[in-house]
Amino acid sequence: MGKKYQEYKQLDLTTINKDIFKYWEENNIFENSLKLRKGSKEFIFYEGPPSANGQPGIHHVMARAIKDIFCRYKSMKGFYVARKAGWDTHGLPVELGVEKNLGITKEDIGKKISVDEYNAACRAEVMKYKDLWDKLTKEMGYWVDLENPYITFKNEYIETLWFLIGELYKKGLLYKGYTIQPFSPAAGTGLSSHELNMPGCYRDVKDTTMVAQFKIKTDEYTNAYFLAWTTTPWTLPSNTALAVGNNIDYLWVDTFNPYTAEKVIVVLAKPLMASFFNPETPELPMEYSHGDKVLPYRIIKECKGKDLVGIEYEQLLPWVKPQEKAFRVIAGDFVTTDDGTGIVHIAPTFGADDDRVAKQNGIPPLVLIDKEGKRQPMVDRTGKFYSIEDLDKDFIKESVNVDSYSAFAGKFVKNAYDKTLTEKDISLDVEIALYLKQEGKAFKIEKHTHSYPHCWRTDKPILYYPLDSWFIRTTAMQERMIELNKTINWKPESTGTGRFGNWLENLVDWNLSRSRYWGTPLPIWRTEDGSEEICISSVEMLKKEIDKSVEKGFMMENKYSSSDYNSFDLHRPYIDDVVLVSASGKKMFRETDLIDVWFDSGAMPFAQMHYPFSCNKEELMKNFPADFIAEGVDQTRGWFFTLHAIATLVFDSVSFKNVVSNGLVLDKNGNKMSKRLGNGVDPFEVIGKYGADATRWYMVSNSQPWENLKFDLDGVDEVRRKLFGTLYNTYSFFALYANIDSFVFKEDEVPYKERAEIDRWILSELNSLVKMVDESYNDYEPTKAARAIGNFVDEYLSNWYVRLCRRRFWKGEYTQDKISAYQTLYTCLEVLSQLMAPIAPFFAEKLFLDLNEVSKKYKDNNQNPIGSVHFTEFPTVKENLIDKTLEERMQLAQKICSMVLSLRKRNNLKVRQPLQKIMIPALNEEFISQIEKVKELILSEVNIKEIEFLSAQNNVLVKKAKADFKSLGPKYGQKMKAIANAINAFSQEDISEIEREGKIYIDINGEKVELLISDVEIVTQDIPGWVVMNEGAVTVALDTTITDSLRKEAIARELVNRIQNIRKEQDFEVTDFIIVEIEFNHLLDETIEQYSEYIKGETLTKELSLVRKNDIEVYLGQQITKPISTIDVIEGVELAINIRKV
RNA sequence: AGUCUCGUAGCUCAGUUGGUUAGAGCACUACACUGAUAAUGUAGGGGUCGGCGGUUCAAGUCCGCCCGAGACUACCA
Repeated sequence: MGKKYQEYKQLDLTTINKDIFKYWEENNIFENSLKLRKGSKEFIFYEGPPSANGQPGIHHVMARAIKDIFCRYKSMKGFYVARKAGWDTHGLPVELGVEKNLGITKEDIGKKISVDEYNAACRAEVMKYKDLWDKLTKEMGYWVDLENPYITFKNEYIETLWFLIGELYKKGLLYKGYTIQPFSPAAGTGLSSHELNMPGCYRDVKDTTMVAQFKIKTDEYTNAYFLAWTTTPWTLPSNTALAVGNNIDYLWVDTFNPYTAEKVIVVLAKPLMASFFNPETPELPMEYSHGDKVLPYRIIKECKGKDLVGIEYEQLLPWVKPQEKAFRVIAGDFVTTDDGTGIVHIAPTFGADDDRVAKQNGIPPLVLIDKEGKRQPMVDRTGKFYSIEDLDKDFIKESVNVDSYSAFAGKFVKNAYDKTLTEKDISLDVEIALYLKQEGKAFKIEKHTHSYPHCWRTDKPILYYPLDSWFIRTTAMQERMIELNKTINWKPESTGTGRFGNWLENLVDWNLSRSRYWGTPLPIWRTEDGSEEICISSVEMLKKEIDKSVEKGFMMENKYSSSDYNSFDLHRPYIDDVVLVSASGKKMFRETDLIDVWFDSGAMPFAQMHYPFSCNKEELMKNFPADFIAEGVDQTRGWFFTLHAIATLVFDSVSFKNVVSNGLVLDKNGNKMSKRLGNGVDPFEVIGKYGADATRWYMVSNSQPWENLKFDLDGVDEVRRKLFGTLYNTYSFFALYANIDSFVFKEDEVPYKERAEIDRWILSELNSLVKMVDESYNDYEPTKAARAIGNFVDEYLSNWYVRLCRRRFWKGEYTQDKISAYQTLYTCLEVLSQLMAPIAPFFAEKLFLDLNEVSKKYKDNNQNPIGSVHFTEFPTVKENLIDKTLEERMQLAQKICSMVLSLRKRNNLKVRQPLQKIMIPALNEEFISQIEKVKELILSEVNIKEIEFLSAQNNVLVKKAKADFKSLGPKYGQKMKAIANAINAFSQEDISEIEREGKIYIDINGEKVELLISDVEIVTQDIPGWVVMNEGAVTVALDTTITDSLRKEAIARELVNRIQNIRKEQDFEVTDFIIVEIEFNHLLDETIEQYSEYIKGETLTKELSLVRKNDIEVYLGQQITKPISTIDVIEGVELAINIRKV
């Protein structure tokens, strides 16, 4: 006696999850799955490193499920899929976490806490939740190598980054420049956009704003001005350009300066006229004196913005002379007519847009030269205009108008920065406004409330300020990046062409610098004057340079001399102690910046291998570029970009060939999950309750990965019931009978042609499914695969195949038909376990092992049953088993059954009541032959004796004609509606005519129109005298006559049913034989006589007898007070019955 | 503010190159079925396909504008 299929009391996904997990661990299934494929073609996958200083959430299950699915799939397709885990360990959140834990600020480092301690704290902080992450990874069934992860803070990792920086440096793609960044003068530090997005940073403030007059250099008018609005008048002295919108209309207006009453011509955007001039008073006399309420005006000219571009104007506040080419009108795409004047004041040193547009148009920024000879904006780092004494003497002589500037020099641009001032004191903005008012260059001054960012530390307003930064010249390779991007397969495509593509089109240079502490240090050392510099690209190089420095006496010792990477630390502040010696013998200090953490993760293809120090280019290329990566869509401009940029710049290659960007996981109401709202879902709880398989399946099947998922626990439960519950039931059914019949798949496969129609059908559907699922996985469409599998299990396998085949399994001898049924069902289950293995790895494993342990169909090299479904080859479609006509006729059978059941229901005829026949109008010969092949299935399913086909010529049928719009539309266009109405109104004679002749002529508004049979669709609507139903083109009529014989048969079936119920109630085994005694009743007489054998056969009854009630009450010779059971097979009559095992 | 995605039944989602009765599952109601039974079947209610306009004989589907949700980028005179 061989092994039996395992049978279960009920489905318990959590236990399966745990058992299989244990089985995988104990038998090293993951490692072995890798070993098995070692040497095969590689499928390269990159793991995007998460940061372990936060707890994992349910959305991580989503992202990791996607990754796991395709890695498992490719592994089953025969690829070797290495999966190295990784940890992102640098960055601001880590620093903030440490500071919060230790209750310190950056200033305390080296004072309250030693540098070593701080450094150690960062290392600990960043791995705070590593255990939790590992736990989730394992419990959710994500197969990834957690033993040898790459970790971005390791010296080896940093060394590769230095190498890459070195490569960029050599290619001239690295430079130092400045950008306009948020800067807090009060805190003396730049702020990241992350810090600016902290809650409460943007606050409404009331500032003095003004519209200034910029005098136009033109021979045409002597007193014409551009009007430009600013909310920060302190930036006006730094103005070097004005921006207009190319397609905006501008007006030249003759009017007066409201403060000086001087006659002027002003230029402003047409749509904004009404904010300055009353449109109802265009004809006021041109007279004005200061204080008059209404400003008279005359429009003298109109032009487009592009006509203004290039016009020069005089410097508004000629305190400092800029370089050439300043003070021109330029075009700016950001100019609107929402507010202001439609002409934008440009101060390139204090606005990001300003800086960008100025650079594009060759407009110089307004800069000062300080005492140290450095170029500076007009405002210093404490937030005040440079004092005269802080400036370079030569520069003052050449470029500064000391007389007019000195009244303002040294003043703070915001009162908040000046300890001696309060908000009530006059601000610099007001002073400048008043000054310009006197000069006749202010057109309008008013208070204005707007939202302005504040520093989260000091609560004081920030400035946009030019700060030194190191940049990667990504714009130099922009074209190449765009070109390479077009070769990447994005899922969804729109993310690649849209979000990512646009990002590349509008690429700016990558600002690498971060003024932080915990991160990869920028490996560039410079002399103080910046004239000499060196870029260190390896630890080896660092060592050598330090040796030189020690020799020179700049450093005492070389702490980086050992070859043991654990003996030193490339992080700050240790690395800052390194002073190098320049070619000319000067001291060089490290540029204090750190590298953007995104560079860390974008460099992982190389750094995870410690390229080129621990592997050569050939080895690298075996793992580059990736075939597949997946991450949240929020990484488009994060990881996806940095991977792409570094690969393009350094290796002129894509970094990944296929990328799936998944959407967000929201709560069930569509809100973003957040700690604040407390609507987060704990992944451990979900997996604990429903198991990883249901969770994963739900996530993948519910919506496409790239759409946002509204996570609803009820949905997970539905998946458990509907998919896993149904599949479990199907397996249980199989196991129950296969064990009884000892089916272990030892027989040869029953030849396809000898199998029952329904077996061939389910095999056809199964192979169609294999094809579909394989294509979907291959196309990175897991949702399509999951839905197709779910549909197959529920609709085809469980609710049709098994339902219709039940008796083949429990009835009769172990014949070829029975074996065929077992083999067919077994194959379906086995293939399903393989198809679903990527998505539901635990359940699939369980199902597969339960089957294979018994049948041993899959064996390893030692002839033992193979250890895992994940070791098997993904099923390949057997095209020759796919029979589309068969699939179609089975669909037809299902449709007809459904219609008959509906008719029965409507006429209150139970299925147990056999009926004589159904009639179906035949559409054509093929229709008949299709139904003939599935006739038996239909008849037994709906308990009918025969099918009669009615010929189309049968004139009993009432028919209905409908227009075929698709065929008529293109032919008749506008006449469509009239024709459709005419066809609807066809009489039975009209329909006969077109059926007979193949065409008919109709009259539409006096015009003769020829209709072909192919232009109309004819269906049977009714068959008078019968109960009829039609759906689409199929019509079914039911004969509802119940003859005496049919009634008897019905009673027999009722009896069988009751006996079966009692068997079950009494917990008899399905194989037990019984003896049945039923109380005598003359209504049953004939039925029993006629159907005795049938009843006995169905219920495994040895003896069936009608006896007197008294006799029934004697059981095994003992008098009992009441019969074992009573039944009511005939309406209103209750009979005693006694059933006992033989 | 810009870019992208999404908006179809109470909920989650399908919906082919535009073709005329817009589908499925869940939930709800009623009735059946019962050797798979914590399953299943049948029937029923439930829709201005986010809104407005356009193209077309014909629009859930194509185009424009708007509204709403979300993400990213940026933060402006």
